[in-house]
Amino acid sequence: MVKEKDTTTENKILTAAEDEFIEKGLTGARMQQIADKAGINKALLHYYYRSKDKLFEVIFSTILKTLIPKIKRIINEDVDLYSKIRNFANEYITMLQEKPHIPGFIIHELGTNPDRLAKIFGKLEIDISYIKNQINEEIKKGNIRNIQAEQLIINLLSLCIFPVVARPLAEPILFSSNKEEYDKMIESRKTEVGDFIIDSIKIH
Amino acid sequence: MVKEKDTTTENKILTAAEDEFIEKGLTGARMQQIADKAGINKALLHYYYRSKDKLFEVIFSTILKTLIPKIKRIINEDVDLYSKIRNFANEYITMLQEKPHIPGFIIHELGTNPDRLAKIFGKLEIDISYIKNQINEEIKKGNIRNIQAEQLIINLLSLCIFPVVARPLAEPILFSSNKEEYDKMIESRKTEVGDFIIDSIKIH
DNA sequence: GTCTATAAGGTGATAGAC
DNA sequence: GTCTATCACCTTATAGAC
Repeated sequence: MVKEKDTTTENKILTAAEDEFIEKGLTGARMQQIADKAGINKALLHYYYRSKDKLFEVIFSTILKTLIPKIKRIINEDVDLYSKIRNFANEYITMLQEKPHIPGFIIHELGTNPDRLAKIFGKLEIDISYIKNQINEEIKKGNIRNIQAEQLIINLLSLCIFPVVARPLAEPILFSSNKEEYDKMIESRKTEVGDFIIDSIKIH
Repeated sequence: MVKEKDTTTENKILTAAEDEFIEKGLTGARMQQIADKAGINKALLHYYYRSKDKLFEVIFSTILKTLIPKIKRIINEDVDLYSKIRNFANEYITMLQEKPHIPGFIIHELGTNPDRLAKIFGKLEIDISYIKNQINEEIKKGNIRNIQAEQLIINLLSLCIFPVVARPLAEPILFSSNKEEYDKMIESRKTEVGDFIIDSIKIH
């Protein structure tokens, strides 16, 4: 039994649509362009997915449904807090290197249409209570300084995601548009972010 | 001599256009909607600005040209590094509370059309060498640990901007969509971010 | 400067043959 | 399932009166 390759029409459509939507956003994307990228024509697109909105919903929720579990796996891993922070930074930045436009895409589409999240949020079952407890335990034990768990979590996310999302603006400012320098910075952040956070919260 | 109020037609257009573009992005914005918000009609819009693209360029560059100087003022202020970091976090987050959608807007439009930056980048004269020197001085003096200046700067920007930009996704995850809790978190970050960074870099 | 009316072109969506 | 041809609508843009 051979798995269906990426050459089936449906998969070609999905790949092309993800490309186009991530690149241009919902309103900027063009059905004609998706059809071209998939090597088919518009009519066939509507045969598989009745409307642009339908197709977008499929792409958008698929992206979230593959992204969120990866995050959940890392933050719920059964390791000590420091390792968890280091692992998250390392693994998440690696993910972002492969698909750097995903966070910006999600944020933009959620910003222009917040209802979209509600539709699929229930199914995502995001629960940060485990890592929150872990943080509060370490504070109680006196291993790290007092800090609101949510603040620490958003700090971790910020330091991982923002430099990738804001690259179009940050690269020219920080490195005079030197692409290689910026890539090197992102690469070294896989360990830098963990160091930075732990230096900040550990009791010296 | 009385200054022209915001009620002049041109200003009403600019205000309405900024609103619409920031809310929907270039491709999502509608000239009809801008005309409605300004209390005029489409034809008059084209009388003042020949095309949607022209109007957008005006709005986009105006936003950058008012934003960048504010940032430059803070980072080039003649105060010690710790104060500068604390001031930046405090003042910049305050700015973001008033206009939270600006960074997301810039990032998205720059992402879908990177050339846009080149058009106006020369005029912005962004120069981070002063704060970079300041950072490297403090390292040399042994006041803060060794860290690449660009890493420290992007960390500061990340911690200020990301929680505001990513709010549509972060608020439901961190606070079960409790708006007030999220507002409180942002508010307390005006001092938390400075503390967090300085705790991380100072030699203990 | 400001309006109404309309043009011109693009875009999502459908009909119908194969 | 896949195509060609075409529709219906929406959006930007212009013409021309006031």
